[in-house]
Amino acid sequence: MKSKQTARMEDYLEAIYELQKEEGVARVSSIGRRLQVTMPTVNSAINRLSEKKLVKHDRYGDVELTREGLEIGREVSRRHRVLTLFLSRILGVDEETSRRDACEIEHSLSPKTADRLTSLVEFILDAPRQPEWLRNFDYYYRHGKRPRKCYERFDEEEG
Amino acid sequence: MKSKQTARMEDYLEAIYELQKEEGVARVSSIGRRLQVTMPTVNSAINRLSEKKLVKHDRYGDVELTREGLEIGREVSRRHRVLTLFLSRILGVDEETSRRDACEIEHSLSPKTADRLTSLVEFILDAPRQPEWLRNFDYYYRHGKRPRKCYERFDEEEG
DNA sequence: ATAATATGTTAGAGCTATCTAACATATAAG
DNA sequence: CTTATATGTTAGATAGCTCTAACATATTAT
Repeated sequence: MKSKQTARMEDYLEAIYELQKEEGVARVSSIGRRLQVTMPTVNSAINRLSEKKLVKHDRYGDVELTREGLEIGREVSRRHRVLTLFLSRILGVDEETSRRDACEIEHSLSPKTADRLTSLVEFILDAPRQPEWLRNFDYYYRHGKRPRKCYERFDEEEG
Repeated sequence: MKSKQTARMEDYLEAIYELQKEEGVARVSSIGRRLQVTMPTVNSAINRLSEKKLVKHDRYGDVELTREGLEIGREVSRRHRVLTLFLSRILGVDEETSRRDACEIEHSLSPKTADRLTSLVEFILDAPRQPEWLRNFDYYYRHGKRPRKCYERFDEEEG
């Protein structure tokens, strides 16, 4: 299934998914806190999600994910994690920025792109040694030019 | 200035900016065609942008960017280009996907991230030789494991 | 010059997502 | 057990972005 949701609905599903993992249950209040919206806003979101059978919610009770809602929430959460890693560890942006940007971008990644990005992040971060080019990129970003050895080894490698 | 707009308003500014460059002028019809919306929709967008002094538009006339509108449109267009390059040339996703994803993601990139990404794309694509790791990543993506030489050279480089 | 076509505008509707104010229920503290 | 506080819900408003239908103006072709 995993029918397409609006970016915002994905945010709610992700928040609920993560709250369930972290705190056991997701409540209207905790969802609101996490997403920085008021409780009535959460309520109307929950109602829309209920209609689509993505969550279950009884008056004054916990918010629970259906099978389909859980799949979406987990997926979004996964994309989020990969993106954060990419932004902070590879691109090298600061914590705060990568956290904020990841929240936004996660909704725009097609499955294909998410898949490739996951692979890239694994490839780089699980490498048996820290890749040299990553250090070189950092140098390039800071100095606006490549370190000398990028040129030195030209012939050796490409010849 | 470059005050913050909604993602959708950014789309309109970008479209107008690019139409001006490509076709000399931006018309309600050409904007609609590019963004795949009807003319009344373009109209209401233009009105909102006018109120914010980002475009100028007389009845039945061309749509023009103000100084501030132009700055935003150019910026978004730039982010778009860099993203497309990153997705297609580095991540290696197909044309169609990178075009579509770039359209979405461009609105979510903070200036900091866009800046870093631009630098990364330059660093990689303008390199004096095609970086070996990029070929290795492609191998990794297709085969699920690193090519042998990633390990072979372990001691040489890191020791 | 007039008719046909393309382009542009207005009016009105619908949905998402948000808010505040007012009210209702649960939970904790005394 | 009653009161105070925290949590949750309903109602009603606003704003963005989109549409269709109806109407208006420009442009093109005959």
